[in-house]
Amino acid sequence: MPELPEVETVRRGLAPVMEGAEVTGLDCRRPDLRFPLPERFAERVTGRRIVSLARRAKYLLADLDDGAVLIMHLGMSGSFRIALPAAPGADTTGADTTGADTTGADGETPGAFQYERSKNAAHDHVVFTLSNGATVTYNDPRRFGFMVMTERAGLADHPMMRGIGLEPLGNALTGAAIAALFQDRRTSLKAALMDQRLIAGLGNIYVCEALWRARLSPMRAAGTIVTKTGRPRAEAERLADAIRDVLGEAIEAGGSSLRDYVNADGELGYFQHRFAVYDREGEPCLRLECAGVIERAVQSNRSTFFCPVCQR
DNA sequence: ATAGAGACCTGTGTGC
DNA sequence: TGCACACAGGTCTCTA
Repeated sequence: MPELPEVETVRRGLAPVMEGAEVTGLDCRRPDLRFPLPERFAERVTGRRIVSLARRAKYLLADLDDGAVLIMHLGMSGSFRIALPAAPGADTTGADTTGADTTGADGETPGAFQYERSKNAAHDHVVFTLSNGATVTYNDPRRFGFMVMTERAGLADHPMMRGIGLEPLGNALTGAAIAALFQDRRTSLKAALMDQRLIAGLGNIYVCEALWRARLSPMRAAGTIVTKTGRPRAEAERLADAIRDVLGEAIEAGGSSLRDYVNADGELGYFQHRFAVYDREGEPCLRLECAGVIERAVQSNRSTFFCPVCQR
């Protein structure tokens, strides 16, 4: 499920609750995620204070106060849910054993969609109990996600961090940067943008959306948006702008909720209502004065959605 | 070195 | 209603 905007949304939801808190308990209910949970995971984390919660590509990185780092990935279907401690005076009617429901103790998101349906607690694999009374539960039906531990000192050289490409938010992603990465590549733009070693954090949805915004065909060879001398063509500049724009807008919208994605506060993202091409096969292209109809193709075993008329 | 297919696992939607 | 099948936000591994 989660691409960069969803992971960043999760991070922003978790950070206020987790940063500065001590882990007072760790319940590993199901250790066989994509990779087995670390040896002695509970002992290594319990009693530690979470110094910061950061993101790199689609990874969440929790810095602990003993120099360890918890690397977490949501895979396709992972999510975190926060359960805040019951407010004084509030009655605790419901079952609180699952910790799956976020009580809207913060009445400060009135416009947000509250996600009432509780997740299947059978897929609650890891539960953090924090010194501030909050509970943070990791739920992942498909178990493609994982949690592993390493040391802060060697983090950059960790196999999961080494080789990760450019962060697409901020100023680093320019037409020139894309030109340098894509020069001479004969693979498709779709595959190049999906390659986490080049640009980090894009996934199937936002690659499709960015290519539509840049009016570039997903099938076009990546190297063709670069001049022979390695300068960015106008297409490379358009692509850089499109990526930054679509990711920024998606983060602003709280990510995209397909199926069961919710942020850590149990709220749905709403960027899915702004998809121009993703999952819109057979529907009209949204570009004014384009008469195209969105098509679906398969590239590298993944669905690609695009407008064959205005994306060249 | 690089690109595509398959694998991992569960849930959901569709069509017969 | 039941069943089979396709497909899903990721990425690692194997094969050409």
